[in-house]
Formats: sequence, C-alpha cells, structure tokens
Amino acid sequence: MSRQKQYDRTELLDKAVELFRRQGFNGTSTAELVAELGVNRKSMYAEFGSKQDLFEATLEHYDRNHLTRVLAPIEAPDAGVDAIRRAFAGYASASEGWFHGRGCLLCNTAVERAALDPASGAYVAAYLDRINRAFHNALEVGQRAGDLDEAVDLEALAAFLTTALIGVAASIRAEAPPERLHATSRVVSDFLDMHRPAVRN
Amino acid sequence: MSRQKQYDRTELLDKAVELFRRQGFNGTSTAELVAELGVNRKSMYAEFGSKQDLFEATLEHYDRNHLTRVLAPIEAPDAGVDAIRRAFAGYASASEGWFHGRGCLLCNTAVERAALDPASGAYVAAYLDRINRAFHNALEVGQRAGDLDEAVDLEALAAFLTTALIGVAASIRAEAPPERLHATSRVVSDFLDMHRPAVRN
DNA sequence: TCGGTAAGTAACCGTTCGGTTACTTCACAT
DNA sequence: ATGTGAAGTAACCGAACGGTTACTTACCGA
Repeated sequence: MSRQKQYDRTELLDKAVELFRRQGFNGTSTAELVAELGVNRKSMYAEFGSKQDLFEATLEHYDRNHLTRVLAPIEAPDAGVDAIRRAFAGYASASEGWFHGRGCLLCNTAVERAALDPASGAYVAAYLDRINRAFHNALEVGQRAGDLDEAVDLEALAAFLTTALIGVAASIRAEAPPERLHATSRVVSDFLDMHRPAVRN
Repeated sequence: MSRQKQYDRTELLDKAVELFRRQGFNGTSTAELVAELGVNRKSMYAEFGSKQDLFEATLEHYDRNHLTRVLAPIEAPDAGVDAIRRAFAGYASASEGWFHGRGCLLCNTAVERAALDPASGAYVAAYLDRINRAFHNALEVGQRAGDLDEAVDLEALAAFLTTALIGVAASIRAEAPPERLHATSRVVSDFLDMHRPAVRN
C-alpha cells in the first residue's frame, strides 16, 4: 500500500474554521492556513485541492458540526417558544465567550462573500433557510402547545426572528457592547410573551 | 502656482464607496481602485496616502454623506415611532434597490474588518452608537407624544432595534429573499403598536 | 514669456500571493 | 527483505499585490 496520513481531516477543518472565522476568506493566506493547520503545504493541497475548495469544505464542516450543535435547541422537533427564548439568551451570552469578536462563519461569509462567490452564496442561502425553518417549526409547536396566539403570522414571525438572529451574530462579530445583545434577547423574549393567547381562567 | 487637479476628491470617494461596498477592503486591489476611480495611480496615492488611508477616508465620507441621508428620518429631532416604522419599511424596500447585494459599507466593514483593524473598529463602534442613539431619541419622542407606554425600557428597545437593523443590513448584503425583510419590517411595526398605551376613552 | 511648482504618466520595485515540481521518507503487501 | 506508491518536504513558479521613482505636462504668478 502506502504511507499513512499524519493528519486528521476533521481536525484540519476545525482549525480552518477558526482561522476563516477570525480573518475571512480574503484575509487569510494559504501560508497562514499551512501554519495554522500544522500540515505541509503539499498535503493541504492534496487533501483539499485549492484555497477555494478548502473554504467550501470548511463551510460544509461548519454547517454539519458547529452549527448543528448551536442550532440544536431550536431544531429539536419538540422545540417551542421557550427554546427560541433560550437560543437568543444563549447567543447573547456567547458574545462574551467563544463567539466573541469572531461571530459565526456562515454569517461572516454571508457579508464577505455570498454576493461575489456563487458557492458561498449557496451555503449562505441554505443556512438562512435552515434557521428560518427551525424558527418556523418552533413557533408552530409553540402555537399548538398554546403558548402562541392562533392569529399570529408564523411565516412573518419566523422571518423576523431569522433577521434578528443575523443581527445578533453580526453585532457579536462587530464587538458591539454585550449589554446591547442581552437587551435584544430580553426584548425578543418579551415580544414572544405578548403573543401569548389571552388567559382563559 | 501649479497645475490644477483633474479630479474631484468627493467624486473619487463616492466611487470608492461603491467599490468597497461591493467587494470589501481585502477583496479590492489598488489596481481596481485606480480603474474605478478613473484617476492615475500616483494621484490616488498623493491624495489619499495608502490603501488603508483611502479606506478610512471612504468610511468617513460614507458616514458623513450616505449614512446621514439614510438615517435622516430617524435622526430628525422630532422623529417618533412612525419614523422608526418608516425607516424599517424603507430599508426593506431598498433591498431590491440601491442596497441590493451590496448592503451598507459600515455594516459590511463591521463584519469584515472591525475586529482586525482598530481604525475600522472605531468607525463601526461610532456607527452603532449613532444608530442606537437615533432610535433612543425617536422612542423618547414617541413616548412623550403618547405613542409608547410609559413603562417600556427605552434603552433595551433601542438596543433591540439597532440589532434588528444590523440584521436587515446583513441580510440585504447576503441577498436574503426580500419578502423576509418586508415581513421583518411588518413585525417590527406591529411590535411597536403593541407597546401603545392603553386607550383611555 | 518664462520659471517654479504641483499634477499626471508609466515603468518599475520588492514582497506576497495561490499553486506546482522534483525529490525524499516510510508503512505495508508481497 | 524489499519493491511500491502515497505522504511529506522544500525549493520554486509566474502573477498580482501595495507602493515608489524618474520623468513629462501644464497651470499660474511674476
């Protein structure tokens, strides 16, 4: 056969996520990637093909792994209105943690590259749809559970929550004051409260 | 004396705004700038110093001119709750117009460069504060005018509106479906309605 | 009209970019 | 033990990068 690889593809992609998240596609050179991934230049090209291909693999990896974990609370089939509340509160807190100053790779890509690179655009569009669908599902569950008025326009509410979430992600990346994000989370929470059906007791 | 300039600084900055807005800082080469500005390379460097300096001058120009015009409705001293509604509706519509696929230079910079370049970071922070202050003012006026409940937390509401607006700008840049932005605008409008004081008749 | 000064031009600078080539190392099936 | 073929290494490629230099043009005060 042949010699065995001295690197693990998944670990490489994790490191690429970090670097692209911090510096973007255009702001990251292949030399930096080689250094950060801790792998030889040749091996990197053998594994991924080109910087563009590596970037797409990184987006894919981020979507499949990181995002799936981050969105889990609202993507759970039984997630309801409370899950939405918790999600916003969680992201606001993450602004001081692992999100700080780096934001979300897909949100960053949405702004930096979606309009210029069709491949990035496709990932971003899928990402936005995914969030929108998750919110829509959670709202629907919440409505059936009686936490949400029958009259509310779920479509519009989901779109609103999606846009607000992108705003949170972009604000984290921009290092907006954390208090502003906590306040946003509180207002969204109150807003959902206000759509509760009138109590029947 | 000497020969007179064959270009107008303001016109150059307008063109630089367009290019940076479309491609970002890292995605734009000096050669492209020279071509787009329609000026000689030497003149560009004589006028602006370096790519970084040109970028900062462009941010300054964008803030002073474009943004001032775009934010005017909510920055007017007498702007109230309706001005906020109109602003969101306006931006949602602009997603199909001059904003389409390009977004706001300062919002794009917030994501692409604020965390990496202190100068950009300072402009972005000032921009976010400016929006937040404008919303706060409009809310305060609205409250005094009786369009807003006395009990609402103006600080939190302004922070929320700021984050939502960033979300709209980022979504426009990401070419999100315009309907999603119109829906966001409608929900924000309804939301403000819900904070109207109870009618006393 | 003419000298001084700054704008305009174009060729050029060293560096870094993304990507490749020629060569060495080494795990594994035989 | 050994031949094979992929992994790993390092030097290298032309192109594009941001920025500069040496020179020409033309406006303006004298």
